[in-house]
Order: sequence, then structure tokens, then C-alpha cells
Amino acid sequence: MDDELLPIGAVADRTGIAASALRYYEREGLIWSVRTDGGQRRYERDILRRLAFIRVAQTVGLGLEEIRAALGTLPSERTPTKADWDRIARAWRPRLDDQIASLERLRDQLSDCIGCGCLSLRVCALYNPEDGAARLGSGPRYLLGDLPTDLDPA
Amino acid sequence: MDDELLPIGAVADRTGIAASALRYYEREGLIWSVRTDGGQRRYERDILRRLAFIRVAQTVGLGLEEIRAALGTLPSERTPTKADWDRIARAWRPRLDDQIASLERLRDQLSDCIGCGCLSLRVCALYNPEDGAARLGSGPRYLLGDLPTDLDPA
DNA sequence: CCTTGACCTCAAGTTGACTTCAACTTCTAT
DNA sequence: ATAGAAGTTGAAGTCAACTTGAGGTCAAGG
Repeated sequence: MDDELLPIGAVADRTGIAASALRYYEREGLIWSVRTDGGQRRYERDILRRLAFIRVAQTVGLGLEEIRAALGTLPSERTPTKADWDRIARAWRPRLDDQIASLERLRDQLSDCIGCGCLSLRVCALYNPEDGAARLGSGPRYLLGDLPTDLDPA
Repeated sequence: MDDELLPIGAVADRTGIAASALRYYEREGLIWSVRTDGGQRRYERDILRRLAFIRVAQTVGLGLEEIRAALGTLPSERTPTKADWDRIARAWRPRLDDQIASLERLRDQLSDCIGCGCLSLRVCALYNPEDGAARLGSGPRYLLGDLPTDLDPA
């Protein structure tokens, strides 16, 4: 069997995650590495599964903060098992279901509501505040945060 | 009939969009206003429909750039009709369908693939680059941009 | 031994969609 | 006529998730 530990470039190649991002994740406490005498990072193969998890979690819409929290629920003493990963991943289901549901709601209302030309908030409630699907983009985003009273035009 | 034109605060109240955002949209060329002698903005009621459109477009996941482009396809000489708005909104359908489809794919694979514990890119293709659902967050984001070769751990 | 490509750190830059601040000015109701 | 609420501008700040750059160090093959 060949070398146990992977240098950063190998991990980057295998995961598609840039080396700079891997260093960033380490600074943020999402992953860790051991160092050579010369100070270079060496990763255990275990890291690949962890990174796979991070990548999927992002796709589900979690921020790194939340992901770190989720990773924190993994056992620290032993190597996480399938069951450990499974438990966390299962927690995403409802979240995904919500996202799907609100996009479907939006799609259906788009036919009914924009189709009818009303575009009125009060009538069609097209903009559901607190809809998971609305959280695209970053930064201060109070859009959709407070219930507007009406948008009925002219 | 009362006054035709709305000051910025009234528009902000009615739409739930902050006055600062309205000024920003104007700088970005998404909306416009007329001015009083003193230089204050006054909006025609028409603006409410336009803002409603912008808000929904954002929910669908469009950036302001794309939204401006879409608004640009509206007739400039006459006030847009229901049919005009309808035409644009209809263009979102496929996009929404894609988003929904890729979230569903993710959800289903989550059961099969993380459930089985493999978390392997090559095998389960859980991370579909170019999946619309993946574009959450902003800033340079090359994640999911290049096809990784494998993430199969240990 | 030495070259060359991979790696290191730290600070600063990027992106999008805004917000916040300071320092005024305008409108409206009394 | 005037107080106070609401509006104005321009510049700078915010947030997440990274990237980029400068200036230097490490490690593996020839």
C-alpha cells in the first residue's frame, strides 16, 4: 500500500476544491491536517469524505457556520461511521423538502397569479416571507423579511 | 382622486423594499422616478408592479443584471400590459422546473447514496456541476464548477 | 547538489446586493 | 413661520466564501 497521507494539491485535484479553499476551511475549523517537518499540510484520506459532506451541505444551502456545527456533532474520538454520516445527512431531508415545496408553490402561483396579471401581494401571496427558497445571495438581505401590506399596482 | 405620485417612503412601505434599496435600483437602472422641484423622488404607481416583478425574479434566483435585461425587453413606449409581464414570467418556468428537479435529484440521492455510506462522486454523482440548485451564495465561487474525478474515501 | 514545481503565510481584494453614515435640504402640518 | 419628519448625496461599510498576490520555503527527480 502506498503513502497514507495526501498533500494539499492531491486533495484539491480529487475533490475539485481549490487549495486556497482548503486552507480557508482549516482556518475556519471545518477540517484539519497534520504537518510535515517543513510545515506542509498532509491530509488523511478521511478528509475526502468530510469534504464530500461539506460540498453536499453547501448544495443543500447550508452556510459554513451551520456545516461546522453539524460536523461538531460527529464523534471526536473515533472515526465517524456510515451511521454517523447518515444521521446528519438525514437531517437535511426536511430542509430539502421545504425548499422543493416552496419552489413548487412559486411555480404554480406564477401561472395563476402572474398569468392573471394581478401581481398583488395581498391577493396571491407570491412572496412568502420565510420561504427557504428565497435565501439566495448573501449580505444584508431584508428583502422578504417583513410582510409587505400590498403591492397591487395602479 | 388623490395624488398620482408616491414619495419613496410610501413605496418602501407598500413593497417592503427599503428606501436605500430603491435608490440603489435606480442607480442600477432597474427603476426610475420623477423629481420634485426640491429634488425628491416621486414614483408613478406603475413602479409597484415593476418592483413586484423584481422581487419575484430574485426569488427565482436571478441577479439584478439578468433582471435588468429582462425588464429591458418590455416595451418602452407604452405601459407594459398583462401580456407583457406574462411573457417574461413564463420564461422562468423552465428555470424553476430545473431548480426543482435538481433539488429532487439531490434529495433522492441523499437516501440512496449517503444512506449507503459511499459518498463517492464517481459512483453516485451527487454533485452535479452546473446544477442550478448549487448557485447559492455570492462572490467568486468556483465550487462545483469543475468536474472532480473522484471523492471515494479510504 | 540543484532546480523546479508544489507549498507556505499574511494581507488585501472580489462579488452582489445592499446598508449605514454624515451632513445637509425639503415638505407638511400646525 | 417653523418644527420635525422625511428626503437628498456620496463615500464607505457589510457579509460570506473565497481568491489573489507578494515574498519566501520545501521536497523530489535528475
